[in-house]
Amino acid sequence: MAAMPAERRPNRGPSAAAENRAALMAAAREVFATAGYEAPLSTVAREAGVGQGSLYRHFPDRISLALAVFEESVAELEALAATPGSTLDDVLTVITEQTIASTAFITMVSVPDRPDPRIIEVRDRVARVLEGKLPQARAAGRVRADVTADDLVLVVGMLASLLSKLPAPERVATAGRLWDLLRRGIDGAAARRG
Amino acid sequence: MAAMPAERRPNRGPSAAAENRAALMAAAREVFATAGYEAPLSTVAREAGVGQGSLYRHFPDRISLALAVFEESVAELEALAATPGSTLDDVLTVITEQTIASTAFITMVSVPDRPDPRIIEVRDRVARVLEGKLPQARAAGRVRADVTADDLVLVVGMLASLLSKLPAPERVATAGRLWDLLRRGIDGAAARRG
DNA sequence: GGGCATCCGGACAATGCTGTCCGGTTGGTA
DNA sequence: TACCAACCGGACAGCATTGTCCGGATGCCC
Repeated sequence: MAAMPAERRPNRGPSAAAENRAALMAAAREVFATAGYEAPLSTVAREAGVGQGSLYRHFPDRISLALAVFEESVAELEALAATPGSTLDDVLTVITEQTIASTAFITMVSVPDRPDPRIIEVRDRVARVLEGKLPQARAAGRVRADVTADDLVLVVGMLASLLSKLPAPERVATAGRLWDLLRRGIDGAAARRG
Repeated sequence: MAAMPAERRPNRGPSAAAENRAALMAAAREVFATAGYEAPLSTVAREAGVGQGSLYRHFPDRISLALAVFEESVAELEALAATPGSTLDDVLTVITEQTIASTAFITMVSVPDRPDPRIIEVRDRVARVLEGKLPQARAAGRVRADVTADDLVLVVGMLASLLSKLPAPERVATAGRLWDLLRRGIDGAAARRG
C-alpha cells in the first residue's frame, strides 16, 4: 500500500551509502552557510533527504560533519599558500571570501568553545598557512613587524564572529569596511607616526 | 510541616516586591557577566532566590531584564561623555572595561538578531555618545577623518563578539592586543603612508 | 532464488529553556 | 480578628534539539 514517491531518490541498500554521505555533506555545506555553525543537524538530514539515523551514522557529531565539509576550505587555503607568488593578502582575501560565504568555517576554527583536538588541528593548519606568508608580507611592508600569525587568526576570527550575526546581504559591505579599519587602523596619529 | 529554612529571606507579600526586583537585577547582572547575554533566565531566578513566576512578572522578557540591568552602563557612558575634558579615548576605555566585565551589554547593543525598538534606542544612545566625542578626537589626530560613530559601534561590537567567546581570564590580554591592532592597523604601509 | 550483511527512516527518549498558571502565602486594613 | 488584594514559588505545558534505537527495506553474493 505504501506507494513510493516518484521523486524520492532510492537511497537504500549498501550501495547508496556513499551517495547519502555526499548528500549529507552538500546539505551541511548549504545549511551551515545559511544558518551558521550552530544550525540544527536535523535540518541537515531533512535537506539531504535522509533520516536522522543516517546522518548520525555517517557523522557521529557536529564536529565530524563540519570537519568533512570544511576540509575543502582548508585545503584551498593550503593550495593557495603553496602557489608560488601568492601573498598574505591573497590568503586573507580568500579567507574573507570564505567567511562571507559561510561564517561557519572560521567560527569553528577561531574560538572553539570547548577545544576539540580535531578543531585545534585545523586551526593550526590555518595558522601555519598565515605564518608561512608573514615574512614576505613583512618584507613588503604590508604588515607591521610585530604582527604574528596568532594575531591574524584572532583578527580573522573576530571578523567572522561579527559577520556571523549579520544577514548575508550586509556581509560584503561590512567586511570591506572592517578590513579597511583593521588594515589601516582607526588611529589618526598612527598614520603619521611612521 | 514545611519548615522554613532559616537562611531564606522572607520574600513574600506586597512589601517584598521591590526587594525581589532588586535581587533579580543583581542576579541578572552577575549571570549575564558570567554566562553571557544568552544565559538561561531560569538561572537568574534561582540565583536571585526567587521563583520563575516572579522573574517573568517583573521582567516579561529577556530584553526587559537586560535593559534594566544595562541602563546603568549606558548612563555611565553618557555621564562620562558629559564630563568636561573627557575624550573619545576615555569613552572607548570605559566601553572596553564594561565589555571585559560583561560582554552582554555591547553584545546586545551592537548587533541585535531581531531589531527590537528598545535595543535600537540604547544603541543610538551609545552611538550619540561616540559621535559627540568624534570632532574633538579628529582634531587631536586621534582618529582618522573618515571614521564615523557607526564605525566605532561596529568595531566595539566586533570586539565584544569575540571576547564573549573567550573565558574571562583571557579577556583582558586579548582585548588589549586587539585594541592595539585596531588602533594602529595591521598594515605596515599605513603607518608610513601618512 | 535465497540468505544475509548492510543500511535506511523516523519515532522516541533525554535534555534544556521559555513563559504561563494557579494554589498558597503574606501583611495591610477595617 | 477576619478579610482581601497583591504577590510568590515552582510545577508544568510547549517547543526545540540531540542522539539512539530498531523494524524493515535493499541488493549483493552464493
